This record gives sequence, structure tokens and C-alpha cells, in this order.
Amino acid sequence: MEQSELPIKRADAVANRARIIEVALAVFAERGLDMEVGEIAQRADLGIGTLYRHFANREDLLRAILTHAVNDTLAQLRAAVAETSDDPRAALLAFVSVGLRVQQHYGPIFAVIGDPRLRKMFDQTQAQTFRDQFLEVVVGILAGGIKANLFRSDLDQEIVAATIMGSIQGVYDLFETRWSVEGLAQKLVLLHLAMLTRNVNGES
Amino acid sequence: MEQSELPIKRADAVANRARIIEVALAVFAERGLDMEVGEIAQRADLGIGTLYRHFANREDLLRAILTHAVNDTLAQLRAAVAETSDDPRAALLAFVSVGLRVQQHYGPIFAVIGDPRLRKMFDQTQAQTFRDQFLEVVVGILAGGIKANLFRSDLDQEIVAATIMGSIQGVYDLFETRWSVEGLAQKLVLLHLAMLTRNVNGES
Amino acid sequence: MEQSELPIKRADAVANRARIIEVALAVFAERGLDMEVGEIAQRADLGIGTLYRHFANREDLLRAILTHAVNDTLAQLRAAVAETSDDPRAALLAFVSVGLRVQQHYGPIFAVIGDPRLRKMFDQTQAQTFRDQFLEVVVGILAGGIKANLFRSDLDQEIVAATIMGSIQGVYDLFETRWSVEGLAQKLVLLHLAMLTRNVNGES
Amino acid sequence: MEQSELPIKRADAVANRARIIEVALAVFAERGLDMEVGEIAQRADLGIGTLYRHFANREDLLRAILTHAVNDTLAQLRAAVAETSDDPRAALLAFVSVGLRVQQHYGPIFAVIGDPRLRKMFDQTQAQTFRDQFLEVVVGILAGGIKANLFRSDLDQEIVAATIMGSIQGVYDLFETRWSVEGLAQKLVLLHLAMLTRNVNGES
DNA sequence: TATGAATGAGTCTTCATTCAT
DNA sequence: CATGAATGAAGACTCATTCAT
Repeated sequence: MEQSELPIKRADAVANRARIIEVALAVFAERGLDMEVGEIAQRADLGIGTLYRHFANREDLLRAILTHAVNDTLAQLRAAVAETSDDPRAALLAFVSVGLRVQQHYGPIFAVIGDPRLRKMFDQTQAQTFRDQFLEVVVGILAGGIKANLFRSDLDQEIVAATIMGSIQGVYDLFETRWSVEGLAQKLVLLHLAMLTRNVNGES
Repeated sequence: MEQSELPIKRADAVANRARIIEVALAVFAERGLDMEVGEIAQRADLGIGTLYRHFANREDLLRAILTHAVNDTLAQLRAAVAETSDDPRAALLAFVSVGLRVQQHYGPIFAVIGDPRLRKMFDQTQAQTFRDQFLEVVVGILAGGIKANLFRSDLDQEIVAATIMGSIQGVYDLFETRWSVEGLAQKLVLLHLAMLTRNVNGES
Repeated sequence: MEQSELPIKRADAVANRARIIEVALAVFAERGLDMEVGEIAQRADLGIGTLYRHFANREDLLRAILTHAVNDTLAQLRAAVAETSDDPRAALLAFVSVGLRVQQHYGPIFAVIGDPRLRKMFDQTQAQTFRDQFLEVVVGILAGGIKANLFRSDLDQEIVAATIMGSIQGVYDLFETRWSVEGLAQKLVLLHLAMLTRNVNGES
Repeated sequence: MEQSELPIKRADAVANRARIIEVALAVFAERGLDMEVGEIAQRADLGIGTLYRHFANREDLLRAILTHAVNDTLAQLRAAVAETSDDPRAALLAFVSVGLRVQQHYGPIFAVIGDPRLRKMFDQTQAQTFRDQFLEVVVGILAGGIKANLFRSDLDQEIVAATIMGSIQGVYDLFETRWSVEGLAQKLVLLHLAMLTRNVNGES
């Protein structure tokens, strides 16, 4: 009986923590690194003291939401890729689609990753780990395509991966308002395949 | 007497304005949007009041340095492309090289372009103009390549342009510390050509 | 059933109250008036709510520990003096020794008695009572010495008492780190006796 | 001409700094270590930003006023002693008088010197220097008395000095409200002389 | 015209106290 | 009764901007 009581309180607190992150993510999407701790507490319907009970300071909260966004993004990308593991081209499309949707969802989070303020907040090991994990996902797709004899193997795989990721960001920045995410994804993957496929003749 | 002094003062003022922007750019490279007006004045050896004589407020100054960076970047890109106007592949390499070097020089300026605060500062027409000008330069290269029958013409040219620009950013973010700018440019252009060239067989 | 539990609980509660005061005294010794209610609860292994069950608010707790410290100090001084009631000079030494040791034990409690915040917390009657009780102990020693014809009687006894008490504090503040409590007590009492004894010739 | 202009601005700023310290001292006298930066700025008729232009933070200001109080006290004590350098007994009276008056003027500053918070703010070397300077003044008086064959020389001079200083504090704490500063000084010096003078017979 | 001292709105953060569980 | 999560008033500090000199 007592065992069921304790979790109740905890569940409440855990829920609060989750709500704070959720709200903070939304506020961040609107205001970027200028997000204000007070606004987050307000929109989460919590006293500011409560927020500070969960996160020692603004920086901690920022770290938490960025980590959350990165991990969520990685999870979504991996899931999308896993669902299409047998078809590298489908995997690429899934990756790009999710990549664009994530940009849309998380707003400027990935856009400000180069901000000097963030550099001070994340130790570089952590940041490198994040970068490597993203690369890993793309490189995985590429390896699948090469093994299936669909993608050429003579290109620097990491540069290809960086290009694909950068192209998602670039295309989104420049055309987010003009085309739908799905349309952009289609067009973009065509390019990626053009880059990755040697004998284009048979396809055109 | 005043008439003879005025030109001198004006020249002084113009020089001051240029120095402020130069210093502000440097400060921005270090601190990003957190740059402080006071630090800029100090490093420019000017009283804060003097700085405010040139820029009505922080926003104005920020707009000025971003505009300067964008215009300078565009000028450099155009110049590099112009010098190689007869060879589209050389033009692409020049574009990428300059693109990477500019990232290196201007630091986080292009990285924070998606920041919500900047959105509020630039009217969208202006921002769109900038974007279009960048696209124009790349599309120009592409058009040259197509006309010379070197690049395939069946891809969406704007998406290709966005991809090229995004790949520069992506590759720089991920590998700036690992490889030299020249090395990165070489590798990157190989990809771009793989994407743009249909009959790869004859080249490999 | 409840009747048999109550005494136990009460005993528990009494023990808790004592522990809180003990811990609070320790925290006060380290942090002075900046002591935090939360830290006290933590170090007493009690929930904060439980602490507030014993003391309505921080002020109450502060009053309690100061009162405890004062009363304990008075008790120790009286006991020490009582044990040597036949020899005024020994009584003086005992008083000074205990006085120094108490300083050492209670840390800054007696040092911050003049703090404006404390003035607001203790009604002045109470404060005066404390002062008078301390004076009483010293004056008692002095009276014994005068009755025994050992101490001169022409000095203002209360001023003498205040001087003795002040000298303990002064000597402790300035030399606590340099000499042992016992050494300081010895040296200090020599002065007191020099002050209190008229015919020094016979003694030197 | 320019030389006379610069000092004007500076004079203003310097005056402000002085006013801040003056006001801060007054606020400290009322509220002790709980003094609030905002109240000080308000009572000095200055914006809070101005205060922070002169003192980097609360701690700095606190250090400044304590240093000021200590130095002013030392100066007053030395001046009083210097004026009576030919008569050690007069010097002692002057010292005690000024000591009591300073307590009255600076309020709880000397009372909170043992507060743990202060320990963290002053490096111990500085604190020791202050203590030594006070001791030096008293020891100087004592040396004069011994040289003039007025004071006995067989007592530990530093302990005597600490006792005299402590007695001032003790007497002030206990009787500030009951007697005038002058009255207290008279009574107190009688004790000190009783302590310092061997052959009391000739005087009584 | 240049200067930099003054200003104060706006943030972050702490900690005593309450109250639902 | 005990607990500790929630609360928010209060205070320290920053920094863009103004204006008297």
C-alpha cells in the first residue's frame, strides 16, 4: 500500500519535469536561446520555484531540452530508417522526410547549434558524440546501399553523410514556406540518388 | 573654417563607422547574438556615445554587420565565380572554397541566421532578397554547366543550389576541425560533380 | 491503543526537537545568521515539514537555539563557579576557562549578538534578562572575593564584570588561533587579578 | 582648460562613490549584513546601475565599507592617542573614549566581525593586518606608560591590549543605554589603570 | 561632436513557508 | 503525523540607452 503511494507523488513530479521540458521546447522554438525561465514556468502552469526544483538553473534546462531534442530526433530517424532497412532508397527518403519534419517541429534548435553560447554549455565530448550519432545513421544507410550494389562506393562516406544532412537544413531554410515537407523530401532524395548512383542511364 | 573641417570630420566619421562594423563582426564571431554594445565600443576605441551616433541602437548595428557579412560574402563568391566563368567545374570549386573560407571568417553569423531574434530584425523581403542572391550565384554556375553540356539538366536547379549551399554548411560544421578548408572543398566538389554529372563511367 | 502510543510519540517528538536544536546549533556555528532551514532539516534527517511542526518559523528556531546556547552557557558558568565557591580566584579562572571554551563551542553565536536582526527577534526584556544573568554570575564571584578581602571594593562592580566578559571575547577573537584555551585563560586571569588586587607587591 | 574639465566629471563620480560608502555605512548600521543594495542606491539618490558602476557587486561594497570603517577608526584612535602622547593615562582615556564613540557611530560593524559570512569575504591576511593594527595602537600606549614608569611591565602586553579592546566592546554592549559614552570611558579607564598600576596606594 | 557616467527595466535565482498526499 | 513538492516574494545583477559635460 505504501508502495503505491510513493510513486504517486513521484509520478506527479516526473510529469511536471516532462511538462517543463515540453513547454521549454515550445518556448525555445519561438524565442531561441533568448527563452525566459519565467515564461516557461508560466506556460507550464508552475511556480518558478518548482521549475528550479527540477533544473538547477537556466543552463541546465537548456541542456536538457537540447539533449531531449537531439535524442528524440535520433530516435525518430533510427526508427524511420529501421522500418525501411531492406530498401536503402526508401531509407534515404524516410531519413530526409523525418529530418525535414523534425526541423519543422523543433524550430531553431538545430539552427543555433553553432551558436557560441551553446559551445560554452555543452562539453565538446558530448557535442561530438551527438554529431557522430547523426553521421552514423546516415552512414548506415549508405553502407546498406553499397552492400546492395545500389550506391557507388568511391565517395568519402562521411562527407556524403554531412552533405545529406546539410542539404536537409539548407533546403528547409530556403524553401520551407514554398513547398510541403513531403514535396521537398521527394525532390531532395532525387538529388541524393543522382549523387549516389553511378549508372543513371538505366533509370532515366 | 567649418567648411574646411567638415570633410575631414566626415572622413573620420566614415572611417569610424567602418571600424565599428569591423570590430562588431569580430565580437560577433566570438559571442554571437550575445555580443555587447559596450565591448564593441571599447574594442573600437570609441566612447559608447560615439558608437550610438553611428547606429541608433543595437538592432541597427546588428543589421549592419549582418548585411555587411552577407554582401561581402556575395561579393567574394561572385568574384571567385567570375574568375572561372569559362569552366563550370572550376567555378563550383571556387564557390565551395570561398563558401568554406567565409564560414571560417565570419564564424557563427551564418549559423545563427535561423535564430528567431534575427527573424524579427530583418523584414522578410530583405531576407528573401539575400536568399535569392545566393541562389542566383549557384544557379548561374549550374546554368553554365548545363549550357556546356557538362551538368545534367533534369534536376530541380533551385534544390540543387540549396543542397550545395547546405552541404557547405554541413561539412564545415562537422569537419571544420578535422580537415583543412582546401581539402574539404576538394572532397565536397567531387560529390557535387557526382550529383551533377550523368555519365560518370567515362570519368572514373 | 492510541493512549499507549501517545507517550511514545511524545518522547519521539521531544527527542526530535532536541536533535533539531543540536543540529541547528552546529549549522549556525558554520553559517551564522545565514543558516538555512532546509539544511538543518536535512542534517537532522527530518522532512522540512516535520521541522516546521516543532518551530513555527525560522525566527522561532533561531530564538530557540540562541536561548539554548545562552542557558547552556549560563549553566556551565554557574556550575564551574559553584565547584570553586570557596576560592574566588579559582572561581575567576573557572569562569574564564568556561567562557573561552564556550566561545569555541558555540562559534559565532556570541559574536553576532549585536546584529540588528537579532535585536528585532528578541524582545528587549528577554535580552536584558540574559545580560543581567551573566553579570550576576561575575558579580557573584567579585562579591565573594571582596568578602574574603581578596579583591578591592572601590571599583564599579558592574563595569568590572563587563570588562571581564568583554576581555574573554576580545582575547578569544584575537588569539584563538595562537594559544590554547587553557593558556589564554591563565594569562587572562593574571590581568584580572592585577586589576582586582590592591597590594600587588606581596604577590609578585 | 581641458585639464579643468576632466576633473569635473571625475569629481562627480568620486563624490558619488563617497556618498555610496557613506550611505552604505548608515544602512549597515541599521541592518547589518542584511543591508540591501537597492536600499543603499535609493537612499544615495542614485540608480542601482550607478552603484554597480562603482562596486562590482554587493560583496565589494561590503568590503569597501568595512575597510573604510576600520581605517577611519584606526585613524581616529591614532589621532586621539597622538594628541596625548606625553601622558599615557590621558592617552588611554582618549583611546577608550574614541573606541566607545566609534562603536556608537558605526553600529554593528565591529559586532559582526566574527560572522562567518565576513570570514568568506576578507582574506585572512587582510583581517590579521587589521587586528594587528589595532593591537599596535594599544601596545603603543602601554609601552609609553611602561617607559614613563607608570604602568607595570610584567603583564603580557598583547593580552592586556586585547583585554582593553574587549572591555570597550563589552562595556558598550552592556551599558550603552544606561550611561553616557564619557561616563563609561571614565569608569572603564579607572579599571584599566587599576590593572596597569602596581602601587595603587599612592593614588587612592 | 565625443564622451562615459547614470539609469532602471528586466532576468535569474534563492529560500522560507504551505499543504496535498 | 511526516513528508517534500510546490510556491512566489524578494533581492542581486546586467546591459542597452540617454544626456549632461
